[in-house]
Amino acid sequence: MQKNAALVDRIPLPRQRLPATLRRAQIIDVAKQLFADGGLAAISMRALAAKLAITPAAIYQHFADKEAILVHIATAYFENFMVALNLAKAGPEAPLDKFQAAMKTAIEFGLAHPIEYRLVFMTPILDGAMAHRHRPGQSEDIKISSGIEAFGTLIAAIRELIDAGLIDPGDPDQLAENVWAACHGLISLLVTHPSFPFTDQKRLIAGHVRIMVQGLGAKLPPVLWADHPEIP
Amino acid sequence: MQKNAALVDRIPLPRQRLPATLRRAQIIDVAKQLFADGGLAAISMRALAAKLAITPAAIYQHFADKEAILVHIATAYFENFMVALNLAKAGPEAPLDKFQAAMKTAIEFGLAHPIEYRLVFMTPILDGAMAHRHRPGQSEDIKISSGIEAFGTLIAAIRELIDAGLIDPGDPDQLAENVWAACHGLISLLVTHPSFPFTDQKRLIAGHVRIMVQGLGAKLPPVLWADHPEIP
DNA sequence: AGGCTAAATAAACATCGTTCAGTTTCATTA
DNA sequence: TAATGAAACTGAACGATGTTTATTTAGCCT
Repeated sequence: MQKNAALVDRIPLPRQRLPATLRRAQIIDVAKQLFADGGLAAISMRALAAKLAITPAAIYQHFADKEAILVHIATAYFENFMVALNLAKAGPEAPLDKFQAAMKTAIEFGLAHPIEYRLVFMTPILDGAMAHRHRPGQSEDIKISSGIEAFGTLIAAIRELIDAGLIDPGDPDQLAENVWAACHGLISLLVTHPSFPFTDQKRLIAGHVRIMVQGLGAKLPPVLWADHPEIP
Repeated sequence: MQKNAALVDRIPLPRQRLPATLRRAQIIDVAKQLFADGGLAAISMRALAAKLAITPAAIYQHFADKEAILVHIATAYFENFMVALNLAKAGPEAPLDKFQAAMKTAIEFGLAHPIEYRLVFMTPILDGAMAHRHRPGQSEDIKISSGIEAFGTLIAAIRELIDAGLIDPGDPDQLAENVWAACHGLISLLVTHPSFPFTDQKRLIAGHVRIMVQGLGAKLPPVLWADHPEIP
């Protein structure tokens, strides 16, 4: 229990005023906590304030509104997502393996953090922020640059695969969107319908990756998932 | 304007009491109206009551809660969805063409009714109801049977394709989930991020279908979408 | 005509996000 | 050290939400 003690727990129970920077950090920290436990519905300004031993109105000195808090949670998640992705790609050597590993961990990461995933990808909150794809000029106001970066990485990876002749030629931008959509579909389906009797999740993910890669035109070795030899 | 006059408009402005059956119909009718206009947020019991010239509490005589109303809207959408799907499959002869047509119209139907789609597939509301996949005994309490039917059709179609040797062998249940997820991903991405600069939507859809089918192992004629000859 | 059932009301409760005017704390000056 | 002034916070309210309860009333059947 309470491994990785939250920031709020380290603070010496100040009881009263805090400098804005600390209070801000504290707020998003508690918000994350509430969010991870009870989902989006569990974050209410009042519950947040109560847990902070503060008046609800006080929060508005640090954040414009509830959505601003959610955006902060979302971007933090996004950055963790990128880290996981880069870590996954660091493993394999072959470009195609790199690609598949990235897809796999992307899906798994999403499933491992369903509530955050729901917030980031299934809520229109970040929509406005994501629109800056091809003009990343001063879009630092909202640090969604990680998202742009993630998607840009995907495009680049696909372009490389095409150039190397490993998959069919095509528009990398569009193909990236296709791949993104396919991964997103599996995650979001599993996330929003947890009581639907889906088939085995590991095979589902592996199959999804395989369909995607084969769909892009890659010539696959007959069986990639050696840990599931029972598959025809 | 007001083609297909809504049920509520036909009723002679009753001003007062209505038999339960009519009132029920009227309620879901107005709810659909509100929903289609302003989205989920636009349906409030109070707004609903106001538009019905009724007290909010009166609605609770006909529906247990707000969710019950949403479920009714969702199932109605589901049934329309099935109609569109069957219509699409009625066209082509070849099994593979049938399959692709179904995927294409499924995606297009979703994009054509973004708000309803969001409600049905991106909200956990129907989750409990969808869990009855393999035991459709007396699940008539919630008429989500259309959903089961739709998914069952998808499974059957894939099984036929496998048996005919048109795609790679595999577990039809799992493959159906993969296909479903992929389609859902594209729809939901486009729906929840309307301001993201996606590439051309028609090509995106066509490409998605192609990737799916090719990913399942189908040997495709080099170019299927004759109306987009510019694609490599 | 009278009575019973069922539809609808009135009024409240518990929430929610948010705003605003005022109060307190704290660090930095004079 | 004492005053000042900005910054953090409070208290109280507004409007909106979903929902419940007790009560009234309209309309069909006998």
